[in-house]
Order: sequence, then structure tokens, then C-alpha cells
Amino acid sequence: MNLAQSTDTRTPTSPLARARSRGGLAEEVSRKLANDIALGVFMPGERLDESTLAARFQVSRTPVREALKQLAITGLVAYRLNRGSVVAELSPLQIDHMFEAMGEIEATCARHAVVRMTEVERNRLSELHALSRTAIQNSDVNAYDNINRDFHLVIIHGSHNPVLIDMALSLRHKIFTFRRTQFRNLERMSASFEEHSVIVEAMLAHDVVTCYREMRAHLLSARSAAARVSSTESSI
Amino acid sequence: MNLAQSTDTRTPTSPLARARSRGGLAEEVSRKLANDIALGVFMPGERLDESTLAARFQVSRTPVREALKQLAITGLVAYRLNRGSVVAELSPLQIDHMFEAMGEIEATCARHAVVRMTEVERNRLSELHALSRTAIQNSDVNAYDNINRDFHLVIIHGSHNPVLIDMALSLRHKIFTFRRTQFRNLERMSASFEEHSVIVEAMLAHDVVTCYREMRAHLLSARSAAARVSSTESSI
DNA sequence: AATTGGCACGTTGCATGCAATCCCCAAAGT
DNA sequence: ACTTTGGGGATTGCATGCAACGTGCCAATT
Repeated sequence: MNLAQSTDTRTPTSPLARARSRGGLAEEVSRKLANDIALGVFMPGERLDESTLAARFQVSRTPVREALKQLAITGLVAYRLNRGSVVAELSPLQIDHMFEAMGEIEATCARHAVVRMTEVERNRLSELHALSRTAIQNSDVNAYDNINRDFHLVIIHGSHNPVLIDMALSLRHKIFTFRRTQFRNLERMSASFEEHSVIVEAMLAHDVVTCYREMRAHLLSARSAAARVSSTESSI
Repeated sequence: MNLAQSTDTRTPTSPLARARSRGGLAEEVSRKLANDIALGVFMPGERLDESTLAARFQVSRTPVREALKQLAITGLVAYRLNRGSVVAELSPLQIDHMFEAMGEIEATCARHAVVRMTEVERNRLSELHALSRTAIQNSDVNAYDNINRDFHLVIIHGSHNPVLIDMALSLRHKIFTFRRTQFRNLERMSASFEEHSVIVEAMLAHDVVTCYREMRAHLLSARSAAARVSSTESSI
């Protein structure tokens, strides 16, 4: 039925992820609602009426309320006492802050991953990078986008620190629900691939300093790319 | 065991105060429960029965449920579907992961703070450091602990990135609710002070690299200090 | 005409009831 | 004796009812 989020559901063990992975109706509503927000069914600032949502998901108001509170904590919706909840409106500045934080966290993950990744993880990384090369050659933007996501996921998990992993994943999730930054142009895609190459090389060579520096630079360039798009959008 | 019924826990919340508290009952229960956990009223692993808690806080089960779900997301309690919730049990390894993550985040905050702190923030930092020197001279462990907390808070806020600030604060909150790591001995206190000195110096000199490196080292030493205590405790 | 007071409506917040699930323990079978 | 299965008890999960708060409109007064 709903296979919106496919790959990241097999996160091994994380207290937060474990609480989210299995649940009752509240969790289900939470997932569906988050998905609908990501798909643009509900736009930022739009009112989220409890009764309406209850009717939409064929449940009572109680699980809807619990779902809304959960999403309020993660920051997807804004909750005002006695005044209901609306889809969160993130300003370009807030988005930029999230990008900056994600860059720092993922770079930190990368630094730890250099020393902590297992052989299979290392191989998986190389394999993904090779696949992305193929995607580039075929100009397959969609495939590259997916591989790129997995690439980052492997590095994040490679840190082998559940706390950092949780932070990185939730940040990623939040960012990409609000702006589905895909590689719209081949230009950015190629640049991304080159940056990945340096990172993989440093990773395999156990070069901690380079890996950290380059991962940080890589995400900073993604950040400015997103900022460019954002400013373009807001100038309409 | 439930000793909640025997103890008259009618907290000094008058009906009027409860009405004025601008945050619903769920919020209030969440705060009180988190506080009780921090104070050790509920020990890690202890069952958190919804009805019992409802009786304890003089509310119905609904706000208790909402509070429990909130705390489950923050990680203070573990929530298992159809099996209720218990106070989270953090293994020494998990604590260590949290310390490691906090070290990385705060060091990142420090790096940003070097460039972004305002003059008043810088002055506040120097002021706090001077105060901590006095606390050292008086061997006032409690005072130093408070000043130390503010010291780190100023640097965290100095990053001027709400996302990083949020992460750092919630991590700190979580860590210190489970282990109130105070500076039990003067030895660690003096070492902390010396490390702070280097950090303040680098901060005032706008030395980004040194500030980052030293803040990271500072928190790593706090981490290993905590690990020592932990291993001592577990060896009982 | 503008402002303010009040009333009514809609929505959220909380309480409670009922059904579903899980745990524990006991009893029977191998 | 050990394993397995079924039933009883208790607790969670969800639904619904009622009260409280906020909001918008209309009227009355200045």
C-alpha cells in the first residue's frame, strides 16, 4: 500500500528510530501525514484540522492528535495551544541553518566513518560510487539522486554512533520533506560526483583530515546550490 | 512497586496556577515527569504506568499518554507498543555515544561562535571565566558547576545557529538528566578551568582552529572522566 | 463612523468507556 | 522434567462525549 520511504527503514538499532519503526494508528497517521506534507498535499502554513484529518485517515481524533504532537516535536508542524496546528513554514534562513547543521554533522560522521567503517561498508561505498558513475554516463538524474542518497546514508551509518546517526537522519528527513532537492541539472550532478570521488579516495586511504574537509565542502556546495534555488524561487 | 498512591503528591499547584500555566496539562505532566526522572524518583528501567501517573498528577490518562509520547521521542522514556513505557535505560556505551556526539556538536558550535559571537557575548564569556576562577579559589564545587554550565551555554548560543543550538541543548539536557556529572573532585575542576582558559583565549583571539580543537579536547576529557565514573559505578 | 462589548460558533483539550493486545501462570501432553 | 498452549488478569490503544478556550461577527454606544 504505502511504500513511500523504502530504504531507510532497516536502521539497525536506535532508540528513536525503534520507537518510530513500529507503532499503532498514531504512528501510521504520523507517517502518512508526513508523507502528504512532503508530497505537497498540505502546503506550509495550511491549517491541519483534527476532525478533517481523522476523517481523511478513517480514524478517530485521538491518534491524529498524537501524530500531530509527534510531528510538532520533529518540527514538521507548528502547534499552538488551543489554536490547532499548521504545517510548519520554514523561512529560507531556517532552511539554511538546517543545511549548515547537516553539513557539520555529516562531516563529523564521515570523519568517524574513516576509522570505523567495516570492510563491507567500505565495499558498499565503492560500489555505490561506481554505480553513480554509470548513472552520470547515462545522464540518469533520478538514479543518481537515489544513489547519492544511499552514498550519504552509508557514510552516516559508518560513523557507528547511534546518536550522530539519529541526528543526521532526522535532519536529512526534515530537510528533504520541505525541499526535494534533486539534481535538476547535470552540471551540479557532475560536480557532486567529482566531490564524491575525492571523499571515497580519502576514505579508502584512511585519510581522516581530507575526508572531513572534503565532506564538509561537499555539503557546503550543496547548501549554496539549495540557497541559489531558494533565492530564485523567492524572486518570482 | 507503586508507592505513588501512598505518598500524597498533591503538588503545590493550585487550580489557579494550573489554569494560568500556558501550556496544557500534557506539557505540565511532561515537565514534572522529566523532572522526577532527573531527580531519581523514577529509576531507569522502572515501569511508568499510565493510570498510576494519572493518579499521581491528578489528571486523566490522556495528558499522561501525550506526555509519555513526547518524552519517548526525546529519549527519556522507552515506549513499546501495547507494552507501556519505562524510564529509559542507558547503557554505558550509549552514554559514551552521547558524550561523543555532544563533544562534536559543541566543538562545532564553538568554531562558529569564534566568528559569530557579539561583543556582549564575548564579554559575558570572559566574565563567566573570571567568576569560575573565583569559584576555584574558594573550592566551591557547586558554584563552579553552575558557572561551567553557563560557560558552555554561552558558547553554544554563540554559534547563532538555532538548529545546532537545539541539538546541543537537547543532548545536554538528556545527558545531565541521566547522570548529573558534577565536578566531584577539585582535580577535574582545575583541569577544566585550564582547558577553559585556552578556549577563552582562542575565542578572543579569533583563532578558529585552536578553539575548535581545544573545545573538542575539553569535552573528550569530560567524556573520559564520565566513563571512569561509570566504570567505577558498574564495578560495584 | 469607529470602537468596544458580547454572543455564538467552531475547534481544541481533557475525561472516560470499551475493545484489543500482551503477559503471566498454570495445566496438560510428550 | 520440559515444553507448549490456553485462559485470566491487567494494561494499553482507540473512540467518543463534554467542557473550555479562542475567534469572528454583529450590534450598541460614544
